This record gives sequence, C-alpha cells and structure tokens, in this order.
Amino acid sequence: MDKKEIQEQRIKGYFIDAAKELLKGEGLSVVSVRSVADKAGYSYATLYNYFKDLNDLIFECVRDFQAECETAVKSKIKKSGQGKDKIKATVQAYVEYFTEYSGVFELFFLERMGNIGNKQSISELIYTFLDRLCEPHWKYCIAQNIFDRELADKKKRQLRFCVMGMLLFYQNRFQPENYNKFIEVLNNQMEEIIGTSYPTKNETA
Amino acid sequence: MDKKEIQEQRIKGYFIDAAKELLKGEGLSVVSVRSVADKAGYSYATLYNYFKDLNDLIFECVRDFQAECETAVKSKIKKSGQGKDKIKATVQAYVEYFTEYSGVFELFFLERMGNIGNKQSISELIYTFLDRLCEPHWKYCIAQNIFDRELADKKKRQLRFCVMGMLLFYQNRFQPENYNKFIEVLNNQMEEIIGTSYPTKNETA
DNA sequence: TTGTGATATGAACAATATTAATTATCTTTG
DNA sequence: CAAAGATAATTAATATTGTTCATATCACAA
Repeated sequence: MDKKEIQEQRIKGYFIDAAKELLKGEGLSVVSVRSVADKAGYSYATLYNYFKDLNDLIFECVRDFQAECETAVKSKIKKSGQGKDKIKATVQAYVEYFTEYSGVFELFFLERMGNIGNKQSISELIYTFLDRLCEPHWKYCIAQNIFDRELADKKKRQLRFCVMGMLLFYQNRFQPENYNKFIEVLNNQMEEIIGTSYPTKNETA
Repeated sequence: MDKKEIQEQRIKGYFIDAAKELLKGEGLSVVSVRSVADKAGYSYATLYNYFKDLNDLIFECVRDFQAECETAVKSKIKKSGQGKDKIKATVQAYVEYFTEYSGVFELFFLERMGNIGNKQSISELIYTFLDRLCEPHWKYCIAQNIFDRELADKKKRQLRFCVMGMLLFYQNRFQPENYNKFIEVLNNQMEEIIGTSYPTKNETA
C-alpha cells in the first residue's frame, strides 16, 4: 500500500513533468490530454487514472513553477543592495520569469480554474506570490525605519496590482510595444511606489 | 455596390449583435460559431462569409462595448463632484461595468487575439480606454492646479495598471474574496494614488 | 498455474472550428 | 418574363479537442 502510493506519485510525476515542459516551451495552447500523455509515454486515457481531469493536472504544476521561479529570483537578486533595491530587483526578476515563460503566466493568471478541490488555496498561493518573494526585504526596510509597517503594507499592495496590470497588458495586449519600453515603464512605476533607493531622509513620517 | 455594402454590414450586424448578447449574458465560454449563428438565425457556415473567423467577429464587438460602457459610466458619474471625485466615480463605474459583464472583461483583457488585421489598434483602444474615460477630469484637475500635467500623467498610469491588476485578480482568482472587500481595496488604492477629494493645500508642489 | 485485482489502452462520443462542395436565391439581361 | 450568372446560405465533411467505458494486459498471490 505504501509501495502503491510511491508508484502512483511517480507516474503522476511523469505527467506533470510532461505538462510543465509543454507549458514552458510552447505554452498553454499546446497542452492537451493527448500531447501531455504522448510526452509522458502513456496513452491519453491513462491520464484519467491519475487525475480528475486535465485542469486538475495543469494546476498541479503551479507549486513547482513557484518553487522554480523563487529559485531564479533569489539567484538574480543576490548582487543587488538591501532594502528598496532588493525589492526592485525582486520585481524585475519576477517579471523577467513570467515574460520568458509566458505559458506559466497564462497558467498562473489567465487560465480559468474549473472546480479543483483546493482552488481557493491555489488562488491564494498565486495572489500572494509576489508579496511572499518580497516579504523579507519589506521587513528589512521596516527594521531600518525606511517605512513603518502600515506604509509598507500599502506599498506592497500597490506593487502587487501594478505589476499584475502591467504584465497583463504586455502579454495580452502588446502594450507597451516592446520589452525595453515595458521595463522602463515598470521601473518608473516602482520608483513612484517605492521611491528612490537611497533616500536622504526618513520617509516614515 | 453601395447597396451590397449596406446589406453586408446589416448581416454582419446580426452576427455581432448575437455575439454581444451571448457575451454579456453567459460569457465567452458559450460563444461558439454555432451558438452565435443560431442566435443570428443563420447556419454556422454563413458566418464565414462575413468574418475571417470567430475571433475576427468577436473582436468587432469591442467598439460597441466601449461605447456602451462609456454611456453607462457617464450616466453614473453625473451626481459626483468635479475633479478627483469624478475620477474616482469613473473608475468605480468602469469596474462596476466589467464585474457585471465579466464576459466583456474576458473579451477585453483575457482573450488572445489571433492575427486580426488591426489588432494593434484594438489593443491600443483597450489599453487606453480607462485613460480616455478619465481624461476630461484629469484636465479639470490640472486646470484647477490640483496636479501639474506631469504628475497627472504619472497618476493616470498608476491608476490604469492598478485597476487592471485588481480586476484580473478578482475575476480570475477570486481575490479579494467578495465584492465588498474588492471595492474597499479599490477605494484604498485610489485614495493612495489620487489622494483625498478635497485637499487642504495645493499638491502640485 | 491459475485467478484476481490493478493498471493501461483503444474505441467511441460529444463538442469544437474550419473548409469545400452543393444548393438556394436573387439579379441582371436577352 | 425567363434563363444565365453571380451571390449567398447551407449541408457535408475534416480535424482536433476532452472525456468515458469496456476491454486487454500485467503483476502477484493462492
């Protein structure tokens, strides 16, 4: 019975890996029951022995992608300075990840979730993802008296929505029209919300 | 030849009206070649005599919906005061429209556009829609020295992205968890970006 | 070795978009 | 007014999708 569990998880993993590869490569549009099963080396019908439906399988990828994104972000922000700089670098790396893997963006923010059992928990995982990535650096800012807790919370929310809105327009409506412009506007927005990296005076007041 | 044009436009209109009704009613998921043609009183194949494909037809609805939304917004903001109040009321009415007709939201922001001829122009139409709705009231604020032009532009952008992000999370990820909370957060964000409606001092400085 | 239960699969079904072929309709002209 | 030709509408057909189900296959226990 324990063996069964292990084997089942292993095979589920084959399907999930196949789906992840397709998502990162060609995007959601090529992820079908048949394409995933093909890549996993099984028949399409077999998939239904391990997942309720295709949506179920697809959303099992969220956690993996978050972990992957988190790793990428952490590696990229190493060189940048503490505090505000770190927050900005985090957002930049976050945005970079989702523009590189637009299939993952679709999955996280665009794909309608059917009646997955724990859909609410997955939603929340997605909703709070950027906040979680930035959290330690907001904490640092608070500790350094750059913001007070309340102000940090406000800015956190502003950042969350702003980044989301920008990503959506860029990915789905090609606005701004190229990546450089996009990043430029993003940095302007961050400047606006977070402020310059090395303030001359305490901003908490 | 002129007659032809008129007749063609008339029949295109039947399909477009049918699609619009379906979009506003049950949403994008029920809009299919068959359902639209059924409602229009034609066979599904007839649709292809008038539109390149389904996407082409669907995106022809954008202009109509924008006009409709604009009318709704203008009617709703009549009672509210000038300047900042008017901007806030506009955003509220805008958000109200898209939460009432989530099918229109899907069409505007979520639906992938195929290779429509003037896709870039439609993209831009969508991207700048909220800005256009608010434009006269920003102008008013500038005229009243509440903001200078540059600051107004910044705030315009912030508002655009913030509203977009909030709508996306609310519609697709059920965050915040109910409409009241959603509106509450929205108002907080607007307060943050635009400021209180009746400032005690000039904020341009 | 044989039977049992778990697992894998192909056939089948329903819904989808789209294209091609065919039929109906309408217009124009002899 | 009627037949030819153009235009419009429809039916038939193809391809792809998700999902279900009866059956085949395989591992392992009796």
